[in-house]
Amino acid sequence: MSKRSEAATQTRERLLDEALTLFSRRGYAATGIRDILQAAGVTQPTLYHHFADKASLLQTLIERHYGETQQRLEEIIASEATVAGKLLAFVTSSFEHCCVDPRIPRLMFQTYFGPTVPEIDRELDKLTEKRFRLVVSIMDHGMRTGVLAASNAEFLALSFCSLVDQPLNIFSRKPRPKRYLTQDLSHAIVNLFMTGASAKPQ
Amino acid sequence: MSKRSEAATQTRERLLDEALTLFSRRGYAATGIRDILQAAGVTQPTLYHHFADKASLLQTLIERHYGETQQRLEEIIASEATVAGKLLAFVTSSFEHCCVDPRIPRLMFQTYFGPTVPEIDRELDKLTEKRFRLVVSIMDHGMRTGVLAASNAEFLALSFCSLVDQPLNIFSRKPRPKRYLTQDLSHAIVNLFMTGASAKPQ
DNA sequence: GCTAGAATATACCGATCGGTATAATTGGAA
DNA sequence: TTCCAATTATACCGATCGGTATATTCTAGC
Repeated sequence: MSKRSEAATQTRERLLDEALTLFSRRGYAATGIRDILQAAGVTQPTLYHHFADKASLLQTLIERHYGETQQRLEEIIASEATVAGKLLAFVTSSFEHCCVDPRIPRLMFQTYFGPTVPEIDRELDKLTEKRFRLVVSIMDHGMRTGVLAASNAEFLALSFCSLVDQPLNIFSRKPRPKRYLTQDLSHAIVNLFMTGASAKPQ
Repeated sequence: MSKRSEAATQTRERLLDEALTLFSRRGYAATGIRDILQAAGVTQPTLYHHFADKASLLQTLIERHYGETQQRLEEIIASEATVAGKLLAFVTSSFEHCCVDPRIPRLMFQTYFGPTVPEIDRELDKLTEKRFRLVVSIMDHGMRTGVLAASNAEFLALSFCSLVDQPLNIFSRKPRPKRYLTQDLSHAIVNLFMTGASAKPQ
């Protein structure tokens, strides 16, 4: 099974790639099947030869990219020893991922915050929750080891995710996210989260 | 000009109110004109007697509610003396506003992060920028008076807005935002922003 | 060489979209 | 009483939507 099905796979991937581009830019609902077909240079029966319907295009994209991101995130964080190191790795990895292909976080935010897409809502919630729990576990660990002041792990995780995701969401929509999502910003976010903004008494 | 135009105003307001409900729940693009008509108990020609088109419904809503919010925010913040007080007022006011009518922030986030609506994009950017500048000015003031450590005012403002807006965005979508957007949370956010999460050396 | 998968071309389906046209009705204001 | 804004009822417009039907072409793999 080569040559023949290799070309088929290419067609399938081209459809997914163009769908990712368009979904992330205009949103799922606002993107017509015919837009994707035209971009991929393919006819309608071909699309429905590879995918059951429009929603399964989105499903495939979400599962694939979210899965990849999550797995890499877990590995990188496990490899860091300190709490600050884990947090920095979380930000850096998220930022780098966005710089490599901004369409992916854009699709995630577009889908999560935009109009509901019933077919994938439950799955998206599950994946988001999983990522959130990862951060909660870091906070838990930090509080147990006395690195973080006693607080609520979920509140800390929500706050940290907010500090990371809001800039991600905003800058991934700009023309060149790399200009904003820098190493400096990563460090500044972790530093602000750990020590706060107020002037320290000396 | 009463009785007669009073009823007309009521019709107009009913249309706006139902549009706010539906736009905030499903998003602008996904809401059909006919959904609004049915909810308001009105026919199509009546809608077009009061509004030029679908987009001007959204325009009216955005301008009205964003204007109100912004003005109240500026007044409240000006009335607070300390930086921490201004920040707390900012959070508290934003949260309360959401508790009174979650549809409004939901519409804002839905419109800002969701699919582009060309007709109002520029206006929305302008209003968002204005709100952001308000926070930047607080940070500037804080750094000049030595309350905040030397840093970048725009970075601090972005971070603080992230800490406020992300929870607002998330919780305004839940059934009863009041349960999450509490006074406690307001204080916790300001406190975290000022002093950070790390354990203090004693 | 035949079969079967991949793709094409073309045409169509019913539904919904935002918006318009037209004519008739209502009732307060001048 | 006359006039006009507000509203209704009804029907329609062209466009687009997601999805299907059908018949045909091409070619790699057995």
